[in-house]
Formats: sequence, C-alpha cells, structure tokens
Amino acid sequence: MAEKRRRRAATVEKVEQVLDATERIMLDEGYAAVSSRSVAGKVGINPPMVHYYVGSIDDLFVAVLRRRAEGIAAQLADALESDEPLRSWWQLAADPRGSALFIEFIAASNHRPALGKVLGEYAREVRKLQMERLEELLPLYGLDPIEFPPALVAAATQGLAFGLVADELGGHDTATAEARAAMDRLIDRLEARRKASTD
Amino acid sequence: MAEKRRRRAATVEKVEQVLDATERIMLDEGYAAVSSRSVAGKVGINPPMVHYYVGSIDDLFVAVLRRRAEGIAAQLADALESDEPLRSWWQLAADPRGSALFIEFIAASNHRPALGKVLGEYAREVRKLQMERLEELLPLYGLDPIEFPPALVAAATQGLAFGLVADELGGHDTATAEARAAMDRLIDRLEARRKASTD
DNA sequence: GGAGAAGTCGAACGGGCGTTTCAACTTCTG
DNA sequence: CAGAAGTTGAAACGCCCGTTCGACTTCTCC
Repeated sequence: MAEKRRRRAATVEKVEQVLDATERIMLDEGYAAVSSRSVAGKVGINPPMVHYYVGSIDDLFVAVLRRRAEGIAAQLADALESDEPLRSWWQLAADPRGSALFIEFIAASNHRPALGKVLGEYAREVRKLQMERLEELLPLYGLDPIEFPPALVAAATQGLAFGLVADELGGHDTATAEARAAMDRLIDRLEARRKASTD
Repeated sequence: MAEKRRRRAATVEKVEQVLDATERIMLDEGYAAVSSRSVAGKVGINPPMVHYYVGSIDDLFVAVLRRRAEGIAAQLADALESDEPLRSWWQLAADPRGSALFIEFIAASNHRPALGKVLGEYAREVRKLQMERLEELLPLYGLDPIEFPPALVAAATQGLAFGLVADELGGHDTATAEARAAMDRLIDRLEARRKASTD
C-alpha cells in the first residue's frame, strides 16, 4: 500500500469551493444541472479538475451530502437538548434553507444508488436521534407514548416540514401559511404544558 | 385554419402505450431515465414517434401527470365521502403505488417549469378538496378546528404519508412500520369516536 | 380509385455528458 | 538544486440527448 500523499492547502480550499458550487447549483437549478462542466464553470476551473479533486460525480454528491448532513445532525442534537426542544426542532425542520437541499438529495438518490445508501444511513441516524430523545420528552409534553409513539411523532413532524417546504419552493399555493401558523400555536401550547409540568 | 383531421384509433392506443411506458420508466429508473429513446424502446417504436404522438418531453411528463392526477383526485373525493373518510383517505395517501409517482414528479418539476405549473394546480386542487371536507369532518372526529385546522391536518397527513413512502422506497430503515402501526391505531380511535358521536 | 392526410422510418443536427489521457507546469522536500 | 510529488490545461473518447427533416407507406374519404 502506498502511503497517502498530502494535498496542498490551496487544493483543500478548492475542494470546498467545488462543494459550495455544487450546493448552489442544486438549489438554483436542481440536482440534474450538476455536471463536471457546470461545477467547473462556476468555480472557474476546467471540468477534469472536478474529477481530480473529488473523483466521480457520485463522489461529488456524496461529499456534499456528508458535509451538510454532519452540520444538520449536530444542529438537531442541539435543538433537542435546548430549552424548548419541540420548538427548536420544528424551526430547524421547517427552515427552507436546510430542507431544500435534502429534497434534491432524495430526488437524486432515486437513480444514484451510492448516494441513496449514504442518505439512508443519515436518515436512520437522524430518526434514531429523534426517537430516543422523544421517548423522554413526550411525557413531559403530556403526550401518551402509547397513543403517540416517537416513531409517529418524528415521522409526522418531519413529513409535515418537508411537505410545507416542498410546496413553498415549488410555488404551489396550498395554504402552507395557515398550516405553519397552526403548528406554531400547537407548539406554543405544548411548550407551555411542558413548562407547567416541570415546575 | 384547416379543420383538424381526427387521429386513427391505432394512434390513440399508441399514445396510451407511450404514457404507460413513461410511468413504468419513472417508477423503475427514475424520471431522469425518461427520454424519447428510452420510451420508444419500451414501446417498440422509433424515437421521433414519441414526439409525433405527444410533442416535447415536457408535454410527455405533463400528459402522464394529468392522466394520473385525474384518477387520484377522483379516488380522493370518493374516499372523503366514504363510510370511514379518514381511514380511506389515509389508505390512499399511504399507498406506495400512488405516491411513488408523485415523488418523481415533485423531483422532476424542480427543473421543468411547465411540469411544476401543472403539479401546482393539481396540488392546490387536492388540498382544497381535503380542507373543505375536513371542515365538516373534524368536529365529527372530536377534533377542535381551532386547535387542529384543516390546513394543518391535511398537510400533516399528506406529509407523513409521503415521508413514509419515500423512506420505504429508498430502502431507508426509519421505523416506518412502527409509525404506520401507530397511525392505524390512531385512525381506529378516531373512527370509533366518530361512529359513537353520530349514533 | 385517386387525392391528400395520417402515420412511419432512418438519418442527421448540434449539444451536453463523464471520464481518461498526457504533456506541461508549479511547488515542495531532501 | 535536483527530482519527486502535486497540480493544471487542452484535447479527445464514446455515449446519450431532444428534435428536425425529407422521403416513404398506409389509410380515409370523396
């Protein structure tokens, strides 16, 4: 086995630029617009350099996903340990900036098995994190864990957030503002109940 | 203006075959695998014929969407008028066969504006249908329309269903069976409550 | 049965794609 | 300061794409 040759600092920086450009393209034009040429054009390099930096296009998507997923998982863990876990979690989930990229990843993973595998690992990790914490949390909110088990609450919350963001990004007018307002009020009530019960 | 000459019966049938093949490809390989050549290959015709039959590829996606959307909207209307509206609706929403295609459409619409427009019209129509019916229905289930307004219930139910189907199709193991079971039990309770209240 | 529309075919257009190759160049290291 | 390792540029590979075109066959209707 040949020992690894270390990259120069400038190269490491360029890799970050390539990942940034890829995210940007995914958000602006959809994941299908990502190609070695489009990414290279945005960064100001030649197409083959993209492959030199990150490998195949599959590897590129995986690298972007991993970088983002780590950040979001950390944010989620923080949110679930905050003063108002439900509210913090919801704010994170319902934020278009975070969710928009993942909608693209979900779509892209349908015909990029390598990406799907990584996305699956991440989805399982996030769901596990949510469920474990909800196990302790739900009783504090006055929710019966038999009637509303963590698996259901987690899936419904995330599904609702994704649905709202997807409709809003698509410009579909499906009363998302109304739903968001009602969800905010529901969270108000639940957080108040929790506060009362822990006093 | 020359009056339109009507298409031959065989052609009408071929158009249906083209739409069928497109659906099949979307489900099996993802929407990105749809091309005049792939569709033509599946049907056993030449690529230009696809354009002769349905026009551009955008038109092809729109035609497939419209055909399916009409069917699903009708099924939804039926479900919401059935004996157990909530259960029927949930069964329809949570059925992978129906939802899988729409996940592809949502993804494809991100970079096909023409498709996005039609999808938006359809999403609005479906949401409106759900909300109008829920307005009458929710009180019967013992749900306060102030606490749980139709917009929230509709978005959450649909979001949950899409999330579950997406995870299952992707093969991600995110406790979807647990969530489905809990949802079924919740619907059992709600339908029982409704039955009791209407007696 | 013949005019003309509907349908079919094969070839071709310009273009974008992922990726490889290879030679030239820079930068670091001993 | 030489040579190794890292980096860059240009060109090219084969492939698939949407779509158009013109010539052909088949059908329909008067």
